[in-house]
Amino acid sequence: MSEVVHCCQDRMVYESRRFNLPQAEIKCLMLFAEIGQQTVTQVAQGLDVAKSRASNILSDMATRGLVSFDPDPDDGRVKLVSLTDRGKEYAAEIGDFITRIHGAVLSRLEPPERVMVIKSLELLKNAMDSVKQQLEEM
Amino acid sequence: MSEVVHCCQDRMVYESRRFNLPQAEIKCLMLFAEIGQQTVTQVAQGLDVAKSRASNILSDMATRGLVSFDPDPDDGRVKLVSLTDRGKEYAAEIGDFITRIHGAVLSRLEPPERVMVIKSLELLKNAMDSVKQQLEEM
DNA sequence: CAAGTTGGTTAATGGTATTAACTAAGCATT
DNA sequence: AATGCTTAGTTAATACCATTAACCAACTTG
Repeated sequence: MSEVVHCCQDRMVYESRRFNLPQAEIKCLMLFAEIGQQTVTQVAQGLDVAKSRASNILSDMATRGLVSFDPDPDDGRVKLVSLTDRGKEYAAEIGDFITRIHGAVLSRLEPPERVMVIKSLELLKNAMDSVKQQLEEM
Repeated sequence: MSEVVHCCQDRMVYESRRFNLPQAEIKCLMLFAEIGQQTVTQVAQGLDVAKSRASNILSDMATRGLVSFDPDPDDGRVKLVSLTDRGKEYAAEIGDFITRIHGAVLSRLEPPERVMVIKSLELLKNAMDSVKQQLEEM
């Protein structure tokens, strides 16, 4: 179990080296691929980090030319963040890479095993969530 | 999938808060519970970190009174590290906690599901290892 | 004994992440 | 319109995780 987790973390490290970007920025690119234009606060929620952390990540990404900031016409406080063309390219490349990896893993399983594995992960996730909730109540 | 991984990381964070110890020291305590007296280099290998990192973790743990260093009578360079009584207590407590959590997760699955989940994790691990190896060769 | 190897420490660096303090903008309410 | 609260975002301080490089001391081997 813990080995499976460790392996997923390794994949992040590998990605990070391969694309020469910090892991946090990679996650952030994937978030944009899913959600598109967002505010800083939304990014913080999406990445599940403090607003200040999101702010730092995004400003680093802006330095790299991956995202750009636009003022919200309806609210002078908020900054709308979106991927630049360069950011979109990166996001597409990384998304591709992840898809390929997932495909490679699944292709190493017989079709009936695939179904079983996916179902198991679902079950496991629910069980873990349930335990987690119980823990939080104590 | 990534949610399962995230949940396991959350467990580490939770443990860390609960026992008021950095995650690295918790992992280290669990390593000692498994292996007993070790050298600094062995700890580094066991935790899969650089020797320097292990050295730092262990000296922090020594400050907390969790481990003690003894010279190796056969080799003046090596330091044999072992848990103090305090360290053993902590290790036992944490080990208990982990066992309880795992038990709680498994108890939320029907017995046949349990077998399936465990088998799936095994399959998944092998598939991931295989992909990883292929990746490293490129 | 000189040369190379191994065990361990220290320092420099960089990534991850949080909390606290702060600014500026928006929204109420009097 | 002035006061006061809330929200969006930034900055600074702090802490943890981890690596590489440089180094010393001790062992091994030719």
